[in-house]
Amino acid sequence: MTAPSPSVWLRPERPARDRRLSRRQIVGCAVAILDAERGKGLSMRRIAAELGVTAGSLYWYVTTKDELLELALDEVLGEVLAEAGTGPRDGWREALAALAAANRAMLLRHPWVLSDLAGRPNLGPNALALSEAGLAVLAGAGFADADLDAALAAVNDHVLGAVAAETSWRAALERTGAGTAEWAEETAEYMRRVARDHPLLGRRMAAAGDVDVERECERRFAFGLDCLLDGLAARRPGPA
Amino acid sequence: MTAPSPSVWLRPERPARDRRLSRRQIVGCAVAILDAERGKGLSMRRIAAELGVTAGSLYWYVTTKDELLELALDEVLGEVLAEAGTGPRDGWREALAALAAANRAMLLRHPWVLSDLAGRPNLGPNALALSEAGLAVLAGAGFADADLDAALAAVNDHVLGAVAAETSWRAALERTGAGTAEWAEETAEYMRRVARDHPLLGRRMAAAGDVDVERECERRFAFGLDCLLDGLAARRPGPA
DNA sequence: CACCCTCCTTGAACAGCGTTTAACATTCTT
DNA sequence: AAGAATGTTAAACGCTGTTCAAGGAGGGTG
Repeated sequence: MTAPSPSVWLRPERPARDRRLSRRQIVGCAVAILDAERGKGLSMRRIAAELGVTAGSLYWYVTTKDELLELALDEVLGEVLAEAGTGPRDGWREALAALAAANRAMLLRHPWVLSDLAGRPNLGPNALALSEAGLAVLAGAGFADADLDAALAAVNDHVLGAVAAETSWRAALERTGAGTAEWAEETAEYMRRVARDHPLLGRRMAAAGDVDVERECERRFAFGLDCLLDGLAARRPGPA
Repeated sequence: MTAPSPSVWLRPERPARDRRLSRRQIVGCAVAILDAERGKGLSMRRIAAELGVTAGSLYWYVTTKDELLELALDEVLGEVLAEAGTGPRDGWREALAALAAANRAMLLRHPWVLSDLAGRPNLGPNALALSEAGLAVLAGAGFADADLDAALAAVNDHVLGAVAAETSWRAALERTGAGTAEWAEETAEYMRRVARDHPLLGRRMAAAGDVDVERECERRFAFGLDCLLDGLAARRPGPA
């Protein structure tokens, strides 16, 4: 009679017998709900209902909702490597950029991961494989051993932050889009005040109507990534 | 009889009369609780109890808990500019680095902001002032107008991502630290399997005991920031 | 065959959550 | 003094994560 391990990854699913459910099924359902409702509205009862089962039944497969979220997080992290492909690339820059792009695409598909990633351990197998792949690229490029983590972290950070900014922008857009006519006037005045006190922001807001959010976000993402990769390239021990 | 505005920032606090509470007081209490409990455990009833009042009473000052979180977010964002100082710096690099450092310090003081920042509009006065300050630094440095947002976003993204990685690391450390002896063996075996399948990660884990998390996180933060600033500098229209 | 034992599900319950509402007191306005 | 507006309360609604006694269903052993 051993106590259950504090981490999901140490406690594999027991051999089945007569069950109607499985971890994979539950996690898949959770991911689907999180995707559909944009992170809100996930409840054990909801998952159970979707699977034709009672809420308490889920606790046979998963000890806690937090643990289920941990599983869901690693599940979608698995999509990144699958999309980026593990085959060799032309160079370390392209390989790193491909990883970053796949990571960004995954985050945009599953925006709830952003709030989930902060403060959660994130030690699942897919997360580890992803780190290993990034480290391998950098190590193969000849970077100093002490810089490997920092360099990979910098790229990942940029991806994370860029997507966070993008979802935040989109959320703001949706909110301003769904207002009554009466409220539009209040907004306009607030904007005018902002533009008066913050000239640079004001100039941007004035031109904001014309930009395609998707293209602009992609541009910013590429811009930051290029800056970062340039900086990294300058720190790479040259073959000279 | 006008409907309440959909955004907090358009609905200033009404003139007081005989109230026991204030928005400032409520927001301050919320921030204190969030800081103390690391983001979990904030409830309207808890705030109310802390202020010697009933939960329903808070809804006189704030229409929803989400709105309260929005106020709390902008409140702590205000700390960044206060810490960075608005005075002129030696150069754009130093000024930008100072902003980034102040931002990072704030996020480490209030880690709950990370999960809060994703998917929330974030259009409060302090957020706007912070953006304006960053844009002003870059504009003053002579960057192309179209690159201003992207450059500022890249720096902010790095700060956000770096702190997210740091808190995630710390959370993982705390979890592994708080296990029974029996579970330590399971962990060790999991680690061994990981090290076998992921050589680069394995090397790192082997040396992980010696590193000072705080110093290492600072190093990585500075490393990524330097890379980024180098890349930005290369893109700055030179005075030549 | 019958038995037990383990696996898995149920249904009810608990405490807590965000939010609403009718009632009530207090204070300002007329 | 009358009435309107401002704050507060207590109770309630429907929701949440989680626990637990109870029971049904299959496998292994007699």
